[in-house]
Amino acid sequence: MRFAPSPTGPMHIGGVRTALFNWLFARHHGGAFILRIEDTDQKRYAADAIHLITEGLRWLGIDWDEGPEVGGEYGPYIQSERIDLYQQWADWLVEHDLAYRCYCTPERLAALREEQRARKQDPGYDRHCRTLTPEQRAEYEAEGREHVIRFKMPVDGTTTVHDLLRGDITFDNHQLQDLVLLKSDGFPTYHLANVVDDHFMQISHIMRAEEWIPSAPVHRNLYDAFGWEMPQIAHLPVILNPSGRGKLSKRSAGFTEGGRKVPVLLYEFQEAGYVPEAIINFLTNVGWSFGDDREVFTVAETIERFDLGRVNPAGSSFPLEKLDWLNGVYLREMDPNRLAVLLKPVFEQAGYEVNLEMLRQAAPLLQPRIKTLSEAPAMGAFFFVDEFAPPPVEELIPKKMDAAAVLQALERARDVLAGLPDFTAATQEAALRALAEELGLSAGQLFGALRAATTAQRVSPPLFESMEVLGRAESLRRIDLSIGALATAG
RNA sequence: GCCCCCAUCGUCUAGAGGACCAGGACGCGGCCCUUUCAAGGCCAAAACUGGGGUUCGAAUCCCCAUGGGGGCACCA
Repeated sequence: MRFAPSPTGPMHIGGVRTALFNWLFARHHGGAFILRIEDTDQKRYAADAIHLITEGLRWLGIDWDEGPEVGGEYGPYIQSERIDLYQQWADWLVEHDLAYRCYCTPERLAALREEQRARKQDPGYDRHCRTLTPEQRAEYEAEGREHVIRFKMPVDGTTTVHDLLRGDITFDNHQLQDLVLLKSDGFPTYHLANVVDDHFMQISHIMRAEEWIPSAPVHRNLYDAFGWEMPQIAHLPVILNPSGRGKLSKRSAGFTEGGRKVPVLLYEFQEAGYVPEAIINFLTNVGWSFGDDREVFTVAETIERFDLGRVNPAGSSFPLEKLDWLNGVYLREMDPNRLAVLLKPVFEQAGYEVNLEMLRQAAPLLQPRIKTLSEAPAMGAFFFVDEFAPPPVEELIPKKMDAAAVLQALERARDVLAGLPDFTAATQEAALRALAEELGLSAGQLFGALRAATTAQRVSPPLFESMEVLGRAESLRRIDLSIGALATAG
């Protein structure tokens, strides 16, 4: 079995989902997963796009059996390297009177569309060149006019396409177009290239986005014209905007009502601090369901269970809050050492100099407190500031306390901590609880003041564990700095 | 405008005629735990778009309406 996703351009998350479903289907059935680059639009060609695609898929753990960088016996897998093949088969269709050369200029076509719109007619090519006489054709040729090759769609009857998710879909042929197969620059359109390639690459199944449904009957007729068997096909539902309407597109990148940026491109998910496992799990939960009331499952489990029967044909919007939750689940389950490695560049990018050893120790503290990697600096920056500055004095003073009381409490705490036999969280806690009682303070008051004094943050991981990671010397140094700030202000 | 697809809690979904006064998850609200924030535990609110059929029986099948989505390029 062979499968062909056809990504092109930068990796859109919808494209990722299509690739993922194809890959899962192939892996489940033990078939081959083929990556083919459909770069037949020279205007939109981006030099680094192929690399972005392969790197993106690799990052997610989606591997391919045939395609760029890995080869395969039906290559090349980049369409711009297969131009001769498309031209050859386009000519074959013309020779067999199944397609024709069209000499209409873009200007005429634009004018035609304009006129149709003005008259509220259905837009579409009027098949002007389909019925050219040999003389007219010869005349145009003599003029050296550029031409395209258009498919001769049957003008009456119906065409039925069998969709694996939706069953038979029937179209009236008279409202289908004579689509362009070969452009005037000699490049094929998607319609020609995908049919030719799927045939010669022996593709058995296609899963593509729903927006292809309207051209499916033309593809069906193209296969018939060539006399080739059409692969089984399933059209995947589109992904809609999280809050707004319409399908998710690059243009939907903006802000949700929560004021958050909506990630659309794969690298935006990476930058937002989502990990591959979470993205994969998330994507499989949109449009497909595991069953058994389970939301969290491994890729291996998904492969084992993946089937078209559980694909929901309805479009769905992007439940980003669920991705946040899922990402948090994966972060919490992750080996803390791996988390530390993932977090290192995040802290560095935020401008901190990271001591990996300390980060390893801090990772378990950060773990249950972040949903995305990018949230880590807000919670754990205090571990890595090289010039610690105490917070504004008002933040050092907990509720129902005044500066003098806080000053005294910090000084006492400092002495207690300095005299401890060891600096473990448990030892600290026992001693400081006793101190709080002695001073007539609640645990919240004393610990709150110490938290502010040592982290300069309003919220942080638990105080004692944090100080333990920080180390006694650094903790005492910070408390002293805060005492100094308090004394100066007072 | 025309064609096509789709339709269960706010959202993602389970449900393939009786097991459904509709199950799970996220989010939201409440409670517990608690040194802040999380995490965790418990509880709650929350849906079959409407109308016709078919059937002894419909969330499940059919039709219509409505709503949403997609398409109508020398882009994929």
